[in-house]
Amino acid sequence: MVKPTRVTNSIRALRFANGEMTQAELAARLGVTRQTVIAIEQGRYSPSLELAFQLARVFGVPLDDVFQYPAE
Amino acid sequence: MVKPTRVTNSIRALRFANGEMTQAELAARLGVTRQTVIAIEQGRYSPSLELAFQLARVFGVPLDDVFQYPAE
DNA sequence: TCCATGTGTCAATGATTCTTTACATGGCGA
DNA sequence: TCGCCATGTAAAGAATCATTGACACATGGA
Repeated sequence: MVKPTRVTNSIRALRFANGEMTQAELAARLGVTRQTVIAIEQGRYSPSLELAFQLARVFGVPLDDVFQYPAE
Repeated sequence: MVKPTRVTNSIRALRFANGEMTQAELAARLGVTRQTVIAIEQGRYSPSLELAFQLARVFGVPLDDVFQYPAE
C-alpha cells in the first residue's frame, strides 16, 4: 500500500445489504475488475469520480452514503 | 482530450455564488494549481474523489451538488 | 499607454488509478 | 478428499489525473 487514501467507504456493508453481492458480481456490474473492487474496498486508493458515481448508482444511494471524507 | 468525462459540475456557479471567488483563489483553497481548477471546471477530466470532496467542502455543499453523473 | 487581473491554451512530466495475469487460502458441499 | 467459490496478494504496464511553466487575450484602472 503505497499511498492509503483518507477516504473511507461502506462498500462491504452495502454489498451484503444488497443480496450478499460478491466482489466479483459487483465488479461485473461496474465493468471493472475484481481486483479494482478489492483495492477500493480496502481503501488502498480512492476510485475515480466516475467509478464512485457508478458505485453509488449500483447501490441506489447518494455518493456521500458510499464514501466518507473525514474532517481535517 | 482523449476521453472527455461524462461527469458535469457546477463549480463555476458555486464560485460566483461564494463571493465571486476566482479560479486562483479556489485553487489556493484546494491546494492545487489554477490549471487543475480550469480543467475540472471545463470538464476536461474529472477530479480524484479526494479533490471532489475538498471541493464540496469549500462550498459547503454535498458532493452531489457539485458534480452530476448523467443517467445512461 | 502601461500595468494588473482573470481566464484560457499548450506541452512535458510525475503521480495515481485500473487492468491483466498469476497464485494462495479458507469454507463448504458432493 | 476433491473441487469450487469468495477473498486476498503481488507485480508490471496502460490509462488517466495532476503538476509546472510558459504564453495569449480581454478588461479595467492609473
